[in-house]
Amino acid sequence: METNADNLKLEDHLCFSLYACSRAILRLYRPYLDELQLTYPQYLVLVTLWMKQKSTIKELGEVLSLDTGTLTPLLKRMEAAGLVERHRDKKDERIMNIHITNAGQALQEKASCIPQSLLEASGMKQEELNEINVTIKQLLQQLNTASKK
Amino acid sequence: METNADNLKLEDHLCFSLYACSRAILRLYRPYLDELQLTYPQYLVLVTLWMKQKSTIKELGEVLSLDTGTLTPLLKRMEAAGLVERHRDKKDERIMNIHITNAGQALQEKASCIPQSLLEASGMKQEELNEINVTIKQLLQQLNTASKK
DNA sequence: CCATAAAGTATTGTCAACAATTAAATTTTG
DNA sequence: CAAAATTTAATTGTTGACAATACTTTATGG
Repeated sequence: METNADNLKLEDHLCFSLYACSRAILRLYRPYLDELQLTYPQYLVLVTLWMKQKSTIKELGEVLSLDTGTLTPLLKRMEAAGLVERHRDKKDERIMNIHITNAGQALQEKASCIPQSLLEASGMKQEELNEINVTIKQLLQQLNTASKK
Repeated sequence: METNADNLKLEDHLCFSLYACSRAILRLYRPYLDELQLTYPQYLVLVTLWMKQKSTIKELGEVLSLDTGTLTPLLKRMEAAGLVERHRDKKDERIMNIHITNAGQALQEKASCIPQSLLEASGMKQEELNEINVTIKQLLQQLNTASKK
Protein backbone atom coordinates (compact mmCIF):
# COMPACT_ATOMS: atom_id res chain seq x y z
CA MET A 1 0.00 0.00 0.00
CA GLU A 2 2.79 2.32 0.89
CA THR A 3 4.87 1.60 -2.16
CA ASN A 4 3.93 1.07 -5.77
CA ALA A 5 5.40 -1.92 -7.54
CA ASP A 6 5.32 0.09 -10.78
CA ASN A 7 7.79 2.52 -9.36
CA LEU A 8 11.45 1.64 -9.65
CA LYS A 9 13.65 2.12 -6.64
CA LEU A 10 16.26 4.84 -7.01
CA GLU A 11 19.00 2.26 -7.40
CA ASP A 12 17.15 0.59 -10.27
CA HIS A 13 17.24 3.78 -12.31
CA LEU A 14 20.07 3.58 -14.83
CA CYS A 15 19.87 7.34 -15.25
CA PHE A 16 20.76 7.79 -11.59
CA SER A 17 23.67 5.34 -11.67
CA LEU A 18 25.16 7.16 -14.65
CA TYR A 19 24.54 10.56 -13.07
CA ALA A 20 26.06 9.49 -9.73
CA CYS A 21 29.00 7.76 -11.42
CA SER A 22 29.80 10.77 -13.54
CA ARG A 23 29.83 13.00 -10.46
CA ALA A 24 31.90 10.47 -8.50
CA ILE A 25 34.56 10.63 -11.24
CA LEU A 26 34.47 14.44 -11.07
CA ARG A 27 35.11 14.26 -7.32
CA LEU A 28 37.97 11.85 -7.96
CA TYR A 29 39.50 14.13 -10.62
CA ARG A 30 39.06 17.34 -8.65
CA PRO A 31 42.41 17.35 -6.78
CA TYR A 32 44.30 16.70 -10.01
CA LEU A 33 42.28 19.27 -11.94
CA ASP A 34 42.78 21.80 -9.13
CA GLU A 35 46.51 21.19 -9.38
CA LEU A 36 46.37 22.12 -13.06
CA GLN A 37 43.90 24.95 -12.35
CA LEU A 38 41.40 23.39 -14.73
CA THR A 39 37.71 22.58 -14.52
CA TYR A 40 36.44 19.31 -15.98
CA PRO A 41 34.93 20.72 -19.18
CA GLN A 42 38.08 22.78 -19.66
CA TYR A 43 40.06 19.53 -19.36
CA LEU A 44 37.84 18.00 -22.06
CA VAL A 45 38.54 20.96 -24.35
CA LEU A 46 42.26 20.38 -23.84
CA VAL A 47 41.95 16.62 -24.47
CA THR A 48 40.36 17.55 -27.78
CA LEU A 49 42.97 20.16 -28.67
CA TRP A 50 45.90 17.96 -27.67
CA MET A 51 44.92 15.66 -30.55
CA LYS A 52 44.01 18.41 -32.98
CA GLN A 53 45.64 21.73 -32.23
CA LYS A 54 42.97 23.87 -33.83
CA SER A 55 39.20 23.81 -33.81
CA THR A 56 36.14 26.09 -33.80
CA ILE A 57 33.48 26.76 -31.21
CA LYS A 58 30.96 24.95 -33.39
CA GLU A 59 33.12 21.86 -33.71
CA LEU A 60 33.97 21.75 -30.01
CA GLY A 61 30.27 22.04 -29.27
CA GLU A 62 29.50 19.07 -31.51
CA VAL A 63 32.26 16.86 -30.12
CA LEU A 64 31.57 17.66 -26.47
CA SER A 65 27.78 18.11 -26.76
CA LEU A 66 28.08 21.55 -25.25
CA ASP A 67 26.40 24.65 -26.61
CA THR A 68 27.87 28.08 -27.11
CA GLY A 69 26.26 29.43 -23.96
CA THR A 70 28.58 27.08 -22.08
CA LEU A 71 31.61 27.18 -24.37
CA THR A 72 31.95 30.90 -25.03
CA PRO A 73 32.54 31.98 -21.41
CA LEU A 74 34.55 28.80 -20.72
CA LEU A 75 36.89 29.49 -23.64
CA LYS A 76 37.23 33.14 -22.61
CA ARG A 77 38.44 31.96 -19.20
CA MET A 78 40.84 29.54 -20.87
CA GLU A 79 42.12 32.37 -23.06
CA ALA A 80 42.62 34.54 -19.96
CA ALA A 81 44.60 31.64 -18.42
CA GLY A 82 46.79 31.54 -21.53
CA LEU A 83 45.77 28.02 -22.58
CA VAL A 84 44.07 28.84 -25.88
CA GLU A 85 43.74 31.72 -28.31
CA ARG A 86 40.49 32.83 -29.93
CA HIS A 87 40.44 34.49 -33.32
CA ARG A 88 37.60 35.14 -35.74
CA ASP A 89 38.08 33.49 -39.08
CA LYS A 90 39.29 36.06 -41.62
CA LYS A 91 37.25 34.55 -44.43
CA ASP A 92 34.01 34.00 -42.54
CA GLU A 93 33.68 36.23 -39.53
CA ARG A 94 30.86 34.12 -38.11
CA ILE A 95 33.38 31.45 -37.21
CA MET A 96 35.48 31.60 -34.04
CA ASN A 97 38.74 29.69 -34.41
CA ILE A 98 40.26 28.23 -31.24
CA HIS A 99 43.85 27.06 -31.11
CA ILE A 100 45.94 25.74 -28.29
CA THR A 101 48.95 27.68 -26.97
CA ASN A 102 52.31 26.25 -25.96
CA ALA A 103 51.23 26.59 -22.33
CA GLY A 104 48.09 24.58 -23.09
CA GLN A 105 50.04 21.92 -24.92
CA ALA A 106 52.48 21.71 -22.02
CA LEU A 107 49.72 20.54 -19.68
CA GLN A 108 49.33 17.31 -21.61
CA GLU A 109 52.11 15.54 -19.79
CA LYS A 110 51.04 16.74 -16.36
CA ALA A 111 47.50 15.54 -17.01
CA SER A 112 48.35 11.90 -17.66
CA CYS A 113 47.70 11.18 -13.97
CA ILE A 114 44.01 11.96 -14.48
CA PRO A 115 42.84 8.94 -16.50
CA GLN A 116 45.37 6.96 -14.48
CA SER A 117 43.55 7.90 -11.26
CA LEU A 118 40.30 6.48 -12.62
CA LEU A 119 42.01 3.23 -13.51
CA GLU A 120 43.43 2.95 -9.99
CA ALA A 121 40.29 4.00 -8.10
CA SER A 122 38.13 1.62 -10.15
CA GLY A 123 40.18 -1.37 -9.04
CA MET A 124 39.60 -2.76 -12.53
CA LYS A 125 41.83 -3.55 -15.48
CA GLN A 126 42.08 -1.19 -18.41
CA GLU A 127 40.35 -3.77 -20.61
CA GLU A 128 37.37 -3.89 -18.25
CA LEU A 129 37.05 -0.11 -18.35
CA ASN A 130 37.32 -0.25 -22.14
CA GLU A 131 34.47 -2.75 -22.27
CA ILE A 132 32.28 -0.51 -20.14
CA ASN A 133 33.21 2.37 -22.40
CA VAL A 134 32.12 0.47 -25.51
CA THR A 135 28.77 -0.31 -23.89
CA ILE A 136 28.15 3.26 -22.74
CA LYS A 137 29.14 4.62 -26.13
CA GLN A 138 26.59 2.32 -27.76
CA LEU A 139 23.89 3.60 -25.43
CA LEU A 140 24.98 7.16 -26.05
CA GLN A 141 24.80 6.68 -29.79
CA GLN A 142 21.31 5.23 -29.51
CA LEU A 143 20.18 8.21 -27.47
CA ASN A 144 21.70 10.66 -29.91
CA THR A 145 20.10 8.89 -32.84
CA ALA A 146 16.71 8.84 -31.09
CA SER A 147 16.87 12.55 -30.34
CA LYS A 148 17.35 13.45 -34.00
CA LYS A 149 14.04 11.90 -35.04
CA MET B 1 54.95 14.15 -33.69
CA GLU B 2 51.71 15.98 -33.64
CA THR B 3 49.94 13.56 -31.35
CA ASN B 4 51.13 11.70 -28.31
CA ALA B 5 50.42 7.98 -28.12
CA ASP B 6 50.23 8.32 -24.34
CA ASN B 7 47.25 10.56 -24.68
CA LEU B 8 43.88 8.91 -25.04
CA LYS B 9 41.49 10.23 -27.61
CA LEU B 10 38.40 11.89 -26.19
CA GLU B 11 36.26 8.91 -27.18
CA ASP B 12 38.54 6.54 -25.26
CA HIS B 13 37.89 8.38 -22.00
CA LEU B 14 35.30 6.47 -20.00
CA CYS B 15 34.74 9.58 -17.91
CA PHE B 16 33.59 11.45 -21.01
CA SER B 17 31.23 8.70 -22.20
CA LEU B 18 29.56 8.63 -18.79
CA TYR B 19 29.38 12.43 -18.62
CA ALA B 20 27.97 12.71 -22.15
CA CYS B 21 25.53 9.84 -21.59
CA SER B 22 24.24 11.34 -18.37
CA ARG B 23 23.61 14.65 -20.10
CA ALA B 24 21.97 12.93 -23.10
CA ILE B 25 19.49 11.30 -20.72
CA LEU B 26 18.79 14.70 -19.16
CA ARG B 27 18.00 16.10 -22.60
CA LEU B 28 15.73 13.13 -23.26
CA TYR B 29 13.90 13.61 -19.95
CA ARG B 30 13.54 17.38 -20.21
CA PRO B 31 10.18 17.52 -22.05
CA TYR B 32 8.63 15.10 -19.55
CA LEU B 33 10.18 16.90 -16.58
CA ASP B 34 9.03 20.25 -17.97
CA GLU B 35 5.50 18.85 -18.20
CA LEU B 36 5.65 18.03 -14.48
CA GLN B 37 7.45 21.31 -13.72
CA LEU B 38 10.36 19.39 -12.19
CA THR B 39 14.10 19.56 -12.57
CA TYR B 40 16.09 16.32 -12.68
CA PRO B 41 17.44 16.40 -9.10
CA GLN B 42 13.95 17.34 -7.91
CA TYR B 43 12.68 14.24 -9.72
CA LEU B 44 15.30 12.15 -7.91
CA VAL B 45 14.13 13.55 -4.57
CA LEU B 46 10.59 12.49 -5.47
CA VAL B 47 11.70 9.01 -6.60
CA THR B 48 13.24 8.66 -3.14
CA LEU B 49 10.20 9.98 -1.30
CA TRP B 50 7.72 7.90 -3.32
CA MET B 51 9.28 4.81 -1.76
CA LYS B 52 9.74 6.30 1.68
CA GLN B 53 7.43 9.18 2.44
CA LYS B 54 9.68 10.87 4.97
CA SER B 55 13.38 11.63 5.09
CA THR B 56 15.88 14.25 6.25
CA ILE B 57 18.22 16.55 4.39
CA LYS B 58 21.15 14.53 5.65
CA GLU B 59 19.71 11.24 4.43
CA LEU B 60 18.73 12.66 1.04
CA GLY B 61 22.24 14.02 0.71
CA GLU B 62 23.73 10.60 1.40
CA VAL B 63 21.43 8.72 -0.97
CA LEU B 64 21.75 11.20 -3.83
CA SER B 65 25.38 12.25 -3.17
CA LEU B 66 24.30 15.87 -2.98
CA ASP B 67 25.34 18.33 -0.29
CA THR B 68 23.25 20.85 1.59
CA GLY B 69 24.39 23.70 -0.61
CA THR B 70 22.48 22.00 -3.41
CA LEU B 71 19.63 20.43 -1.43
CA THR B 72 18.59 23.32 0.82
CA PRO B 73 17.58 25.73 -1.98
CA LEU B 74 16.24 22.85 -4.10
CA LEU B 75 13.96 21.65 -1.28
CA LYS B 76 12.82 25.20 -0.58
CA ARG B 77 11.71 25.46 -4.21
CA MET B 78 9.94 22.11 -3.92
CA GLU B 79 8.21 23.30 -0.75
CA ALA B 80 7.11 26.48 -2.55
CA ALA B 81 5.70 24.24 -5.33
CA GLY B 82 3.72 22.30 -2.73
CA LEU B 83 5.50 18.98 -3.32
CA VAL B 84 7.16 18.55 0.07
CA GLU B 85 7.01 20.02 3.56
CA ARG B 86 10.04 20.94 5.66
CA HIS B 87 9.93 20.86 9.45
CA ARG B 88 12.68 20.90 12.02
CA ASP B 89 12.75 17.85 14.22
CA LYS B 90 11.17 18.59 17.60
CA LYS B 91 13.66 16.42 19.48
CA ASP B 92 16.81 17.50 17.67
CA GLU B 93 16.49 20.90 16.10
CA ARG B 94 19.61 20.38 13.97
CA ILE B 95 17.63 17.94 11.85
CA MET B 96 15.37 19.06 9.01
CA ASN B 97 12.62 16.53 8.30
CA ILE B 98 11.28 16.40 4.76
CA HIS B 99 8.02 14.68 3.95
CA ILE B 100 6.11 14.38 0.72
CA THR B 101 2.69 16.03 0.28
CA ASN B 102 -0.34 14.55 -1.44
CA ALA B 103 0.46 16.69 -4.46
CA GLY B 104 3.98 15.28 -4.55
CA GLN B 105 2.73 11.72 -4.20
CA ALA B 106 0.24 12.34 -6.99
CA LEU B 107 3.05 12.95 -9.47
CA GLN B 108 4.20 9.35 -9.20
CA GLU B 109 1.74 8.06 -11.74
CA LYS B 110 2.36 10.88 -14.20
CA ALA B 111 6.12 10.26 -14.00
CA SER B 112 6.07 6.65 -15.12
CA CYS B 113 6.67 7.82 -18.70
CA ILE B 114 10.15 9.03 -17.70
CA PRO B 115 12.01 5.74 -17.21
CA GLN B 116 9.84 4.42 -20.05
CA SER B 117 11.26 7.06 -22.39
CA LEU B 118 14.80 5.88 -21.66
CA LEU B 119 13.84 2.29 -22.44
CA GLU B 120 12.35 3.37 -25.76
CA ALA B 121 15.11 5.76 -26.80
CA SER B 122 17.80 3.22 -25.95
CA GLY B 123 16.37 0.71 -28.40
CA MET B 124 17.39 -1.95 -25.89
CA LYS B 125 15.51 -4.43 -23.75
CA GLN B 126 14.93 -3.75 -20.08
CA GLU B 127 17.25 -6.64 -19.19
CA GLU B 128 20.08 -5.08 -21.20
CA LEU B 129 19.64 -1.78 -19.38
CA ASN B 130 19.58 -3.66 -16.09
CA GLU B 131 22.89 -5.31 -16.97
CA ILE B 132 24.46 -1.95 -17.73
CA ASN B 133 23.06 -0.65 -14.46
CA VAL B 134 24.69 -3.49 -12.50
CA THR B 135 28.04 -2.74 -14.14
CA ILE B 136 27.86 0.98 -13.50
CA LYS B 137 26.78 0.44 -9.90
CA GLN B 138 29.82 -1.77 -9.39
CA LEU B 139 32.08 0.94 -10.75
CA LEU B 140 30.30 3.54 -8.63
CA GLN B 141 30.78 1.45 -5.51
CA GLN B 142 34.48 1.03 -6.26
CA LEU B 143 34.87 4.78 -6.66
CA ASN B 144 32.99 5.49 -3.44
CA THR B 145 35.08 2.95 -1.56
CA ALA B 146 38.30 4.39 -2.98
CA SER B 147 37.34 7.93 -1.99
CA LYS B 148 36.89 6.97 1.66
CA LYS B 149 40.48 5.82 2.00
C1' DC C 1 20.45 44.70 -56.13
C1' DC C 2 17.40 44.17 -52.35
C1' DA C 3 14.56 41.46 -49.20
C1' DT C 4 14.34 37.43 -46.80
C1' DA C 5 15.96 33.20 -44.84
C1' DA C 6 19.52 30.56 -42.73
C1' DA C 7 23.57 29.85 -40.02
C1' DG C 8 26.73 31.00 -36.36
C1' DT C 9 27.66 33.12 -32.22
C1' DA C 10 26.82 36.00 -28.09
C1' DT C 11 23.93 37.40 -24.25
C1' DT C 12 20.76 36.80 -20.47
C1' DG C 13 18.63 34.32 -16.89
C1' DT C 14 17.67 30.12 -14.02
C1' DC C 15 18.96 26.11 -11.70
C1' DA C 16 22.57 22.94 -10.25
C1' DA C 17 27.06 21.45 -8.17
C1' DC C 18 30.06 22.00 -4.70
C1' DA C 19 33.86 24.08 -1.75
C1' DA C 20 34.42 26.88 2.22
C1' DT C 21 32.68 29.11 6.07
C1' DT C 22 29.44 30.03 9.74
C1' DA C 23 26.05 28.97 13.17
C1' DA C 24 23.45 26.32 16.25
C1' DA C 25 22.33 22.24 18.72
C1' DT C 26 23.72 17.91 20.74
C1' DT C 27 26.93 14.61 22.57
C1' DT C 28 31.10 13.37 24.73
C1' DT C 29 34.61 13.81 27.95
C1' DG C 30 37.43 15.27 31.77
C1' DC D 1 28.65 20.12 35.24
C1' DA D 2 31.49 22.82 31.89
C1' DA D 3 34.37 22.75 27.89
C1' DA D 4 35.46 20.52 23.69
C1' DA D 5 34.18 17.92 19.82
C1' DT D 6 30.75 16.46 16.66
C1' DT D 7 26.70 16.80 13.92
C1' DT D 8 23.51 19.18 11.00
C1' DA D 9 22.04 22.93 8.13
C1' DA D 10 22.37 27.30 6.11
C1' DT D 11 24.98 30.77 3.65
C1' DT D 12 28.20 32.60 0.23
C1' DG D 13 30.66 32.54 -3.98
C1' DT D 14 32.35 30.41 -8.38
C1' DT D 15 31.63 27.65 -12.30
C1' DG D 16 28.81 24.88 -15.31
C1' DA D 17 24.61 23.50 -18.10
C1' DC D 18 21.33 24.99 -21.00
C1' DA D 19 16.96 27.35 -22.78
C1' DA D 20 15.51 31.50 -24.93
C1' DT D 21 16.47 35.46 -27.28
C1' DA D 22 19.04 38.71 -29.99
C1' DC D 23 22.48 40.02 -33.19
C1' DT D 24 25.55 39.57 -37.15
C1' DT D 25 27.02 37.68 -41.42
C1' DT D 26 26.25 34.84 -45.45
C1' DA D 27 23.32 32.70 -48.92
C1' DT D 28 19.35 32.78 -51.95
C1' DG D 29 15.22 34.12 -54.80
C1' DG D 30 13.07 37.43 -57.35
